[in-house]
Amino acid sequence: MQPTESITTVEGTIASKRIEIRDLLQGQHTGAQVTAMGWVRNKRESKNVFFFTLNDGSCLQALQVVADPAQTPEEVLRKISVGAALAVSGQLVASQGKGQSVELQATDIRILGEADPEKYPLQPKKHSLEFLREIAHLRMRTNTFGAIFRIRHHLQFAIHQFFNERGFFNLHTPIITASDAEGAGEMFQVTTLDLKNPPRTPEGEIDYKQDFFERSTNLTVSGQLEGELGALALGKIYTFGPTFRAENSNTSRHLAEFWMIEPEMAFYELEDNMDLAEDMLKYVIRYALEHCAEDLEFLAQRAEEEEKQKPQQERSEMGLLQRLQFVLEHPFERLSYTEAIEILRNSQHNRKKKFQYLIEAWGTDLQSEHERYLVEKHFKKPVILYNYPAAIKSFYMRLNEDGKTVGAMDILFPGIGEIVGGSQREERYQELKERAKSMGIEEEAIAWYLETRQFGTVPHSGFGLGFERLMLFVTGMTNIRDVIAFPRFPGSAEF
RNA sequence: UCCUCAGUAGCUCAGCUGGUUAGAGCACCUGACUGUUAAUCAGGGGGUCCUUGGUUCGAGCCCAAGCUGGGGAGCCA
Repeated sequence: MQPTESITTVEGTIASKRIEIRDLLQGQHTGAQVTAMGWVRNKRESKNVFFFTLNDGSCLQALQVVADPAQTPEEVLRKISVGAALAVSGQLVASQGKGQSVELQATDIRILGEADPEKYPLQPKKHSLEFLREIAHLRMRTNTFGAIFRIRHHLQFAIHQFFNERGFFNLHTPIITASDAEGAGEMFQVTTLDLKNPPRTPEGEIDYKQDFFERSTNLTVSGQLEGELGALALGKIYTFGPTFRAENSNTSRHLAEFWMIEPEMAFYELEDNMDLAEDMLKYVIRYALEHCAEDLEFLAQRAEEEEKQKPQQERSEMGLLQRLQFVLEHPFERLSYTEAIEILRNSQHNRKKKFQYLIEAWGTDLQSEHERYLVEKHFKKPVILYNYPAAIKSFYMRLNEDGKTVGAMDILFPGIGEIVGGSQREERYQELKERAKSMGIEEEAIAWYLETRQFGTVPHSGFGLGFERLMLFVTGMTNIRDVIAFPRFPGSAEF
């Protein structure tokens, strides 16, 4: 070890400019006097030499710091514990040890923020995801969640880039909405009324005329209807915003607050819609593979170790990176609802009565187990199902010539289920009005929506992509609460 | 909301058929040792056995209700 020049204590100044650890590890700073700042991930101490690793979130890897205990004040040494925030200055040198290319030889260590080792909950060991979920304010400091949230950033950036490259305009649709006509689920109410003593109408109902918007309002469950208005003016738009569902859903695939991407395109028919969705998914997955290689590699290894714990039967055939690559290389299987029903009805699985819900008649909705069978057992790749029975789909989907089906399409992914739901929209005024009426939707409530069909209506299409479900597939995580920083679900809105 | 499994140290778990003072690994503290890297070795501290009620001479273990969490289903993205 080189002789240290000077050790400055907590009160001292930083010797050189701070450089992010991602850049320090690239190599061009080797030999230079530098300062790194970050949080201690691990430490190993002995009489003559003190090692610790520092991570600043800029990348997965941590920087190894070497310090001379004899040259470092006792008070500083004691405070270098896992979780503490430090500023370390010194010379960046080629590492003498194995396991890292460069290391920082500390001449100046400043404690920015202590972390009491008796109380700091993150240890340099594997924690269960369940435990980390309870400390969501700290879990981003782990390798796993650091990787997840760096990937999340790149993935959302890729989505904007995809649409931008194709001439789409990003439209901000409202988060507070009075529209309750979509039937997309229970809604969260937005009000400034005094809940203890709300104003009443003579009939005894709550008088929303006195509320902030002078009507009843909710958080949006979808930006689609407004998105369509944009598409019928700008041609191609997409939204990418928060979406709220007050459903009492307690599953690993649902959130009360999630992020959804909703493109809407004028002059697009159902097949154009499917092409776009498939292109988009492949584009962003390719982008992640190219821009998040280190983090994906880490998550892949992590998943592989998890797999080893499982019985052989339950292990997946492909690793994470293989799965992503596989999706890029193969066209999605496209088939109609009717064809899917035939495949399911004639399957060994159905004949041997292994489905909990046996496939009998045309017209019923597919259960999770059926979608799983098609995607994971029969085709073993992403599947696009289209032309569903009108009775089980929303009012705005375009009625086909057969009068029985609508131009809907769902994209099903292995392990996740429905990742995209979309349709060609009903652009014919009379048909749309009748469909709405038959589904019990009041004309007044969607008058503005109906009006677009009276003035220059055109064929158009769109879909919704659940961003967190895409995250599940790309990161290989299995619980949706682990791919959003601060998940909201029934009974939980902490952090 | 329904079905199902679980809750024991800061974390991950063991705890036999109900029987004396509830254990291990990691983490933490003390010491030793070493260019270490999930460091190693020795010692030490640390418990509302989820909560409440019940059965029993006796409950971490059995029963009931509740709370929290996991997995599955429904709703969907």
